[in-house]
Amino acid sequence: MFCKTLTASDTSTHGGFSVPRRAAEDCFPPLDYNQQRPSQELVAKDLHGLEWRFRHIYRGQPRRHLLTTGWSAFVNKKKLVSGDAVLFLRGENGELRLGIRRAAHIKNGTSFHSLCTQPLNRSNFADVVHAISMKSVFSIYYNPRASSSEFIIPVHKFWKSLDHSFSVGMRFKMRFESEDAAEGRYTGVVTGISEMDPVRWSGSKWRCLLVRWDDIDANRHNRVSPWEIEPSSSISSSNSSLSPGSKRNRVGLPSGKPEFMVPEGIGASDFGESLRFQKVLQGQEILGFNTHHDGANSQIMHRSEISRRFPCSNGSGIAAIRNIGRDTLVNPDISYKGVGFEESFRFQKVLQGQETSVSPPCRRGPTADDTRESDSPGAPDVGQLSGTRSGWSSLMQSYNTHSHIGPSAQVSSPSSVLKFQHVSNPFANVNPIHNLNSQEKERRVHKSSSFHAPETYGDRIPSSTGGHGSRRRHLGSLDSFGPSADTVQLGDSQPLSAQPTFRTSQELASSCKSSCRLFGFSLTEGGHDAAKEDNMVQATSSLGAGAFLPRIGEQFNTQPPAVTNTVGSSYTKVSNLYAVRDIVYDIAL
Amino acid sequence: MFCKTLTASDTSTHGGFSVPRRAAEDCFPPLDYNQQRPSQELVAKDLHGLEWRFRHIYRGQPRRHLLTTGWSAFVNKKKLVSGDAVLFLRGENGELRLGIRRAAHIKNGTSFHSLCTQPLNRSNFADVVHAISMKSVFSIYYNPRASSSEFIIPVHKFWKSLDHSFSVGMRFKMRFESEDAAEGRYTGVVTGISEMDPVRWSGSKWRCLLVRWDDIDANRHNRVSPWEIEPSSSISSSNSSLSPGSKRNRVGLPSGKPEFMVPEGIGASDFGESLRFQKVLQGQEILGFNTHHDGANSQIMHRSEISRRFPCSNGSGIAAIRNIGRDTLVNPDISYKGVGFEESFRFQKVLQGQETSVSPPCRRGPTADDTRESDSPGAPDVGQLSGTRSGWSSLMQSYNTHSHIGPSAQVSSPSSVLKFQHVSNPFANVNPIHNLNSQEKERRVHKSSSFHAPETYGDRIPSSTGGHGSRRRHLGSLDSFGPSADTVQLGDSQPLSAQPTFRTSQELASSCKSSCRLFGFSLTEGGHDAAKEDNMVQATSSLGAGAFLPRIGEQFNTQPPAVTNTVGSSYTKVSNLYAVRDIVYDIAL
DNA sequence: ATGTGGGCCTACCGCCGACAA
DNA sequence: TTGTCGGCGGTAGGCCCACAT
Repeated sequence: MFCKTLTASDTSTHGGFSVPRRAAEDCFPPLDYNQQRPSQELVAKDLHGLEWRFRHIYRGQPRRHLLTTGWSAFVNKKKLVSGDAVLFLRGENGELRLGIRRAAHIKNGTSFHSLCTQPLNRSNFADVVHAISMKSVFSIYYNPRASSSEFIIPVHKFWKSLDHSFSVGMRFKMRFESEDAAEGRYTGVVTGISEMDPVRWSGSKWRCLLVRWDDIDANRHNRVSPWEIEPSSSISSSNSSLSPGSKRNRVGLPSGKPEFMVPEGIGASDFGESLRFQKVLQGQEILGFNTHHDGANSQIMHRSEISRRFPCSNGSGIAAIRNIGRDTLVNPDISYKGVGFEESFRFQKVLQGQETSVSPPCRRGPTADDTRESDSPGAPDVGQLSGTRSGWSSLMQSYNTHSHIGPSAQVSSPSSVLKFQHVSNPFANVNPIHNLNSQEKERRVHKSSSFHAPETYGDRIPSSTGGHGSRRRHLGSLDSFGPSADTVQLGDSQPLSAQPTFRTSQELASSCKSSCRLFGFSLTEGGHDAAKEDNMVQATSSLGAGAFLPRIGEQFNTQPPAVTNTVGSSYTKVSNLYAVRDIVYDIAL
Repeated sequence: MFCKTLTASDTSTHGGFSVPRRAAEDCFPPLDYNQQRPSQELVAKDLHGLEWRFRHIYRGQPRRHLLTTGWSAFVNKKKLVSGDAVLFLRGENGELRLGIRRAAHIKNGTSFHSLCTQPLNRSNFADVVHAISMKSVFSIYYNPRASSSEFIIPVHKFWKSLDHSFSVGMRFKMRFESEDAAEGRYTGVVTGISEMDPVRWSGSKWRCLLVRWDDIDANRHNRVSPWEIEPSSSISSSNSSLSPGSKRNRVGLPSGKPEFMVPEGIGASDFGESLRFQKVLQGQEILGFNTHHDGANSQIMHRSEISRRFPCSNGSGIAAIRNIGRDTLVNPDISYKGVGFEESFRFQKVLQGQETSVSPPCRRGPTADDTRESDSPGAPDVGQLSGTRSGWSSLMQSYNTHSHIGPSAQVSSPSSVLKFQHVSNPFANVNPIHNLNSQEKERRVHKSSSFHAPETYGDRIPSSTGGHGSRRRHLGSLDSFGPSADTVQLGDSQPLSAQPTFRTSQELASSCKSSCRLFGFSLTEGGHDAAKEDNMVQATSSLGAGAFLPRIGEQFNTQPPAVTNTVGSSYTKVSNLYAVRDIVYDIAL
């Protein structure tokens, strides 16, 4: 496989795609170099099973590999821009797969986010309030690539932040991963405690740390959250270790090239190593359900990466909220066909959270009552927590001095859209969102269409199937998922007709462990892709009522249907057919 | 104003838009006919406040009015096809407005519907079940233009159908409105009672009438619902009044030109009469909140029209369902700025339910408790109903012989998306959906991504503010709306940042009565459009964070930004800017 | 009066090698 | 090795009229 960040030429309408030589030789079928201009047609399937066809030609002086015909359509349909990346992967049987990874665009403020995602609107907010008051379950869908929230982070980072406290004058460091894969850090001093954004959310009781960076030219945001930093060993003395003119590039907002997101050191030749490959994927859950046995240590780091580099990206990442009453569980006999699910499951995990896709529902084994029963053992622990860890939790005291705060956003979704779940705890159900007075609530809701949602932390209570790690307040496992089978992502991705899932969580877990796959190709064993293909086709063809099959690159056909020349009623019919196809594409792209 | 159904030439990429002469003279600013080819630039705002610019030229031999430059962009952006219609309206101040009305496309099966609208999926379904079991409020958003449901009909038709019963062998007639505005009718004989669709919903307990049509060549569906037909005076004798080879055109599915939806008799010249104009609007609530004083008689007829002509269009029209617990009501102090709301309100009402738009939330005056209190007087009436009117209610007996069926889908939304509301009745809360066994529920949910939803009838209980008509079970009024302020349409239309509403329902009602407006222009009095404009701009500009203003027809500028020629980081930025604009368009169009 | 089609110009898409970094 | 550019041909968009209904 190979991955290439697209150049301006690649995405320009002027030309095609310049394939790195090594990549073409490794990944594409060999060409007959005896010919004057050897060429072939490549067919690659994307994440959604759609076929993309490209003309692969070896020409020019000096010779180089190019993708010409078909490439432009791909760029347009995927809305790729310079800085995005494409990824090609060849399986053992020669089948090609491809995916895209979009660059982390600097969003134009939060309003942009609210356009990309289903915003957390007033109705959703009411749902959450209702769910909490009713002690019922609700879900938050979060796409870390479409938008980033300051306050949705790997829970282990949050727990870790409780281990130390900050006070004014304290020195701190902020780790980050630089482009040469070495660890770098910024340092600074805490100057105070402040509101997160006095302008946009004036009067908010959410507090952040005001800091001054040692690195003067770093125009980073001067507000950080405690989990973003850690105390430095040296004490106080503001400009002691000041390092003016850091040799590192600034990584703030003005950076045009998203190289921090695409580590330079990882080129095409490095891709064979899966461990390195994982680091390329941005904001995507890599380990997913494998956190089953070691939840705490395997939590993803994506939020920390993003938040360090975009400290002022406060846009809410909440995609949608569905309020599901706990007694709303439908008959547990319901079962989807799970054929080949692990295929697409794996496939989705490889790609980042940028491409919207069907959120595969996961049925849980136990009923919701199990979760409720488990509240009892979990509650004292959580309650004790906020008492003993006196560190930065004082930042929250303005919410409610009697609060037992037990937030733990769980990140463990098989989909590209991460799923958070919250199970209210009747014994420790004092949630920050609870303690906002009504006036505060209104201001938050009406202030902006996008929603600043520090309140969306959920009390995550461990289930009764303990023994996952040393800590009791572990990070959730399969069998404590809650009734996620009832939750379907709203917003961009329309649920397709077939939504495969597993009959039991055990089945899911075992299948995840049994194979390690990438793009549907096994990385550890021989592939058996037939099942997956069937599933894909089934799901897609049902959309068009069998009128067409998903197929791209019409220009390879002898002649596309002449829409313009058809007349009368047939004209409309042709248009409708195209419309249906475009709808399928729009959903899939 | 004028309205024109688009021809193939109008929507072809080859040319522009041919403006009817009378329309151009009446609606567009006058041209200087002394010139060789007089032309001018027209600027028209659409429903969402977006400006569209067209070059209006008077040329050709013979001379005719044309819209050239800018028209193609409009067609593409709006995805207009032949058969759709555009509507231009000029205000007193010369400001132009325009809207579109899409033809009623024959959808390619139900899966198409589920793509267009937010389908009634399993999660939504669970919400409804939950809401009913909790006796709480839920809302159903229904777009009669995007899809049609067999079972969402004007309630007066349902009531009327209870007046007579059908039995096998009975003759019936089905009225319809033919293209020459005369009333026509089909006749037939009842042959039995059947499931609605044994294939797609096998085992469903919902029953329809099996019929045989006298008109042999009419390939209509042989299943009708009781409210679609009425008993004929003549009795039995199957082929007695058979009329072979009806001179009327068949109005079944094969009809390519949707002339039945656009009555031929209504041309541009007829548009001045508002009464006629109303008939042009398809499936749109015309009278809306004015049904306050005469609900029964002013209910819209749209469903009957559609269902008669598309008897086999069983696609669910449910756009989305939001489950709002009745105790979820947020602080009643919340109030949006209602400035100019009646403007857009009226504007939306004029256009049909095709263009998605923000669903303006309507706050109700009384609290939810008022509705609950009114259950008591309403319930006996409803209960008595199903007992005394023994007609076709026997069709429902398979649901629950002890049911008190009191359905009354209320159609009274200010938005283009009709809103149905259901308030469960503790005294008569036996709802069809209630009595499906769980197996049935699952089958329905899994059968198709689109949802056959006869169960979505709501028990509509009259409020305590009686005196609306002679019948106690009237059709709902403003003050029995329920907490609709909490419900925002999901699906296509993203809620914009500003969602104006009225502080009290009385305020809404009075403002609706005080002015009769079309496209924001007053039809009865002098316009005061300033407030509306401000509101529009506010809502839209917040999307782009002030980076741009909604503006179309860039080709009128001296030179559009050369995206292709820009390089480096600026390239990406330009692309992003365009992307933002396109997003705004995509939402608005 | 106006829908449709041909003529024709132009813009841009997209394939090519040249050239340079 | 590969990113960008000029060249250039093909196609489609779009403005014009003629002609037909």
